[in-house]
Amino acid sequence: MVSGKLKDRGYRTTAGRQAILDVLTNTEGHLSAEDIYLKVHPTYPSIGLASVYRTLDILVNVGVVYKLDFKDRKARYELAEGPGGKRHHHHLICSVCNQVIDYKDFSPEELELLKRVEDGLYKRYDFKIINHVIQFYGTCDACINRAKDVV
Amino acid sequence: MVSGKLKDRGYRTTAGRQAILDVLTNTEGHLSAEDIYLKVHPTYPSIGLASVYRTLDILVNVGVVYKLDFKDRKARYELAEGPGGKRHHHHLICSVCNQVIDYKDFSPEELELLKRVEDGLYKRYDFKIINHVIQFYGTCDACINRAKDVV
DNA sequence: ATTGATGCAAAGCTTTTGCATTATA
DNA sequence: TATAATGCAAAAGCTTTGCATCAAT
Repeated sequence: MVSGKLKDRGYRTTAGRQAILDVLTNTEGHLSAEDIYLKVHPTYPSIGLASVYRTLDILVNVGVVYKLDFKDRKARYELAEGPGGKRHHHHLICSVCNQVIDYKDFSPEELELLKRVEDGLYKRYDFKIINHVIQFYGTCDACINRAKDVV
Repeated sequence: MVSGKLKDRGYRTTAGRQAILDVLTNTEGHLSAEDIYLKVHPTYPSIGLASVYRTLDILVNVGVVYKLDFKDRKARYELAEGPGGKRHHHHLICSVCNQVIDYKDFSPEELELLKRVEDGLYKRYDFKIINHVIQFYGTCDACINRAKDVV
C-alpha cells in the first residue's frame, strides 16, 4: 500500500493524508493542488490548502506522486505508479492547442527497449532509475487538420 | 537560423530578442528567466524582465525553446534543438539531492526506441511529434553511497 | 507526554498585465 | 506612419511559512 511508504519513512498516518491519497487513487488525470483540495473537501471538510501542498510535497519526494508541468501556470499532480503499473502512461502534448493526451498502449517491444535503456543508464552513470516522465510535443490530429483548412 | 522562425510567424526582429537568443545559444544548462535577464543585461542594459518572459513565451510556443520544471519553484529554459540536434539531451534527476544530470550519449537502443515509439504514436494517434522531453527520476551515485553509509 | 501535523492567515516569489513610450517594418 | 514590442511598476496567483492548536505515536 502506498500509505505504508509514508509510515516507513517516519511520516504519520493522518486522515488528511489518507483522503488526499484516496483522491489521487480514484481520479484519472492531472490534478492541480486546488483540484485535490476541492475533491477532498466533501469527505474531509477541515482540510486546508496548505496541508494539501505539504502532503503533495511529501508524496512527490517519496516518489509516490509525479509533479508535472504543462502549459498553464499551476503544477499538476498524478499518482506515479512505476513503469510497470497499470496506470502508468506517457503524455502527448499539442503545442498548438495545449491539449494533453495520455497514452499507455505501450507495445511489449517498447517496454523491453525502455528497460534496456534504463539498465544502460545505470551502468553509465551509476544512477538508479525509479521512474520516468516521457512527454512528446507536437501537433494533434485536430490541429493538423485545422492547419490544412487555412492553407 | 532560429530568428528566422520568428520572422516567418510575423514577429518582429528586435535587439532584445536577439540578445536573449544569443544567451540561450551560448549557454549550456537550465536557465531561469532571471538568469537570462541577468546575462542579457551587460550587452543590452535596457532589457526588462517582463520582456524576457514575453520573449521566452514566444520561443516556447514556436518550439525553439523548452520550458522545463525541476524541483525549485522557477521555470527553466533551454534551447530546444530537435532530437537530431547536437545539443539535444535527456535528464537524470536525483530525487534525493535534486541534482540534474544532462546526458546525450544515447545508446543505439535508445535511439531505436524513440524512433519506434514516435512512429507508433503517429499511426495510433495521428499526432505529429516534433520534440520530446525525457526525464528519468531516481537516485544518483553520490546519494546511493551516502545511503549506504547511514545503514 | 512528545512531537509531528494541521489550519488559518500572512508573506513570498515568480510570472503576468496595463499603459505610455519606443522602435520595427 | 501604423502597429508591434518594450520598460516600468503594479497586480495576480500559486505556493510557502509562522504560529498556535490538535492529534498520532
